[in-house]
Amino acid sequence: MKKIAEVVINSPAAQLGKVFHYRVPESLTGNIKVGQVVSIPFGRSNRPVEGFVVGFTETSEFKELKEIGSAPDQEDSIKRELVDIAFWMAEEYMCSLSDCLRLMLPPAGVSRQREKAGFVALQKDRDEILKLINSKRIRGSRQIEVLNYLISSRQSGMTSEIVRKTGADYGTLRSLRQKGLIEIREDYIDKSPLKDKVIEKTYPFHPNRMQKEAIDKISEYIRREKQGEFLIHGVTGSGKTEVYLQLISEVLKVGRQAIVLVPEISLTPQMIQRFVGRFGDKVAVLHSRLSDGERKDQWYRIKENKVDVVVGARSAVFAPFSRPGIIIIDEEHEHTYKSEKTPKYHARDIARKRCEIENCVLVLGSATPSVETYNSALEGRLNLIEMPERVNNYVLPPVDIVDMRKELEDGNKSIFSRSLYNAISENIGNNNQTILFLNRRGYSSFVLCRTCGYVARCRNCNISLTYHLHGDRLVCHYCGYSRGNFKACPSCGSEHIRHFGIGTQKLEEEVKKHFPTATVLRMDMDTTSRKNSHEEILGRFRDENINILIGTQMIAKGHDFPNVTLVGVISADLMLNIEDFRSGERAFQLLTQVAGRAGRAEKEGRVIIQTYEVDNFSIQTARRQDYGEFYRQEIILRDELKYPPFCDIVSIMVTGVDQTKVRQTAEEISCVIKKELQDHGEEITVLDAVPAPISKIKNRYRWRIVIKCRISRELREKLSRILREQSVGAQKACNISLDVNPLNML
DNA sequence: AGCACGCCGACT
DNA sequence: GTCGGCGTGCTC
Repeated sequence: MKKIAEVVINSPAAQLGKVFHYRVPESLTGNIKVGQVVSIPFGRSNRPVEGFVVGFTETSEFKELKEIGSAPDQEDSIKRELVDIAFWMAEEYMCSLSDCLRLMLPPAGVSRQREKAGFVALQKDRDEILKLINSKRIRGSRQIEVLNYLISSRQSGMTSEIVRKTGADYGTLRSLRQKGLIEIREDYIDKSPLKDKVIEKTYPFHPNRMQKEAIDKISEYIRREKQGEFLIHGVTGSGKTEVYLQLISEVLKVGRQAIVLVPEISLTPQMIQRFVGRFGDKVAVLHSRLSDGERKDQWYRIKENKVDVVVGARSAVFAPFSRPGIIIIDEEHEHTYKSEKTPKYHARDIARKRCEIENCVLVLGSATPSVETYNSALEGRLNLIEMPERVNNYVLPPVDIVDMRKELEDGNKSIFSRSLYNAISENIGNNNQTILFLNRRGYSSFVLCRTCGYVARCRNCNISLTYHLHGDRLVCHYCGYSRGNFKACPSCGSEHIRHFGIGTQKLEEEVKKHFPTATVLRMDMDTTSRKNSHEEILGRFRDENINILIGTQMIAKGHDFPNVTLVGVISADLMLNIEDFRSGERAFQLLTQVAGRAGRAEKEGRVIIQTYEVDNFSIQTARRQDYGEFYRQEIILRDELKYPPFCDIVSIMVTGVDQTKVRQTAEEISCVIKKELQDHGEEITVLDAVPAPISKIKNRYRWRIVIKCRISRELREKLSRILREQSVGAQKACNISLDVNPLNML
């Protein structure tokens, strides 16, 4: 019998991120398994800390082993497969096991929301209870208090009142439930976006040929409980969601569960409704607006198999289902699937690994798959299913590209080209709706003194300030710093101040100036900061038949507006000129998505894209909605420049308040890596440490080392070791973080 | 992270 | 002489 447990301490501290050995006490043998949360005495003072059991061993090089204190709650354990994933993640992303394991548990330190809404009822009659208490079979004083309270109060009560009046906590109630003395009914208070909405039950549609083929092909794997990976490349409106729904039904038939990942912004009532309409209260929704308590509730609902389907954002990939049968990732190409915090995991990678470990089916869906995923599919590493037709044969709207250089040559200095201007006028006249897309919020992008060249910059970040009409202020979009606007240059006193670049606020002003009779709404981060305001704006746009909706990329997704017949992209150039090798891909995806907003119903739509780079292939291929051609051109570039999928990129970011220390640390890391990797077999390029494109954010300087390589286990081990050693040296002065294949190069 | 140990200055 | 400053290093 293995008497020694390998324990990882639940702490973000880097120095504690290793395995500790503890003896398993007699009292707990057989009760402790991998994934169990335990309390262990730690340090000289033996203060109790929380840890995770990650394995067992019979021998240890440590002589004086301490004993595990207690295993407080079986319910909080992490299932073995997820522990395995944590191990894999720690290696893959070169981070601590503790950080990975924490992702598998609900937020710590909060009580379950439903305690407040729960209802407790005695399960035994009064005499039996009194007998148990008198015979000292029940000894906990809190437990006795609760039982007495229940006896005196009609045998039942709300958990909240019991907790208040007896000082018991949920743990007390749980032990009583375990002894079969009480029942806890969870009358859950639903704060979901669907609250108070009557959800109509929906039934499977008869799939069209494309849908049927996809369903049949994937169902084969589901029925035979065979592992498989699929990419559904389906144009907008090809009916992917119905395919997902029918696949989930198949999964439920074999007694397994389903995880559906969607980008946070797509977790709209309409989206959720489609799942709840089909699967009723067997669906749990995990969205970012949940409080920690609500999140915890949902976690237990999943863990206790009270639901079969989870629809959620990135972290839902860790949903503690006992037997997931399918993981679906909709809009597979979206950047929100990559975590911004350490561990900087990509939900797609986790899903892939989880499907491998738990033997289930992975389905990725997108109209514009990421270059990496499409490449995998073409090379046969996952099954490609093409769905090139729209369900109801709506034609894709024609897309016109307007050359803004030509407009200027012809004397049009307005932000609207002549053709966009005319199209908007016409649309207003016909009482049809227009969406204008501009991927920059605020009023202007920077403020410049034309006499001395002074540009207003943030004092905390190395970034120019954006003018906002609201409050007449200059605002930093990275840290929120703002200062009053100025009429005279703070540097030279000149009054020749000019605002360059346009943002959505300026666009709104221009629209109102040129189309004074039109009704206008604006949607961007500044108008949607309030809870639900996102939905409110879209609802008003639809219901009040507002003429024009102005917005940033958040308007690009998902919504069907049957009356929208014109989409205008004010400036495609903003997307193209970002210092990132993925900017072309991102531009193609956004333009394709935005274009998909026009002509979603019987009415014919039209899209106008304004740009100074008419010949850019991202724009040209987006115009034809030609993913294949976009991919063919992009993949050549990636190959030539050795970017993913032809190599991996490891970015090491050093940040800190002291510019010199940041620089020195970064340079030293770069130097050590170069030295240690020079005799490493495969081709590796270690670039010199340089300031990141945004070289300072929130007063922290940012230096970066980029490594281009084919990442291997051996390389990971070397890098983790170097990083660990350097982190100890740099300690408080700098923070060092590592990102494998970052999506954001800023 | 926490906590003890340790090696130096200002106090009853 | 001692109280306490926080630098350093360890925790199975």
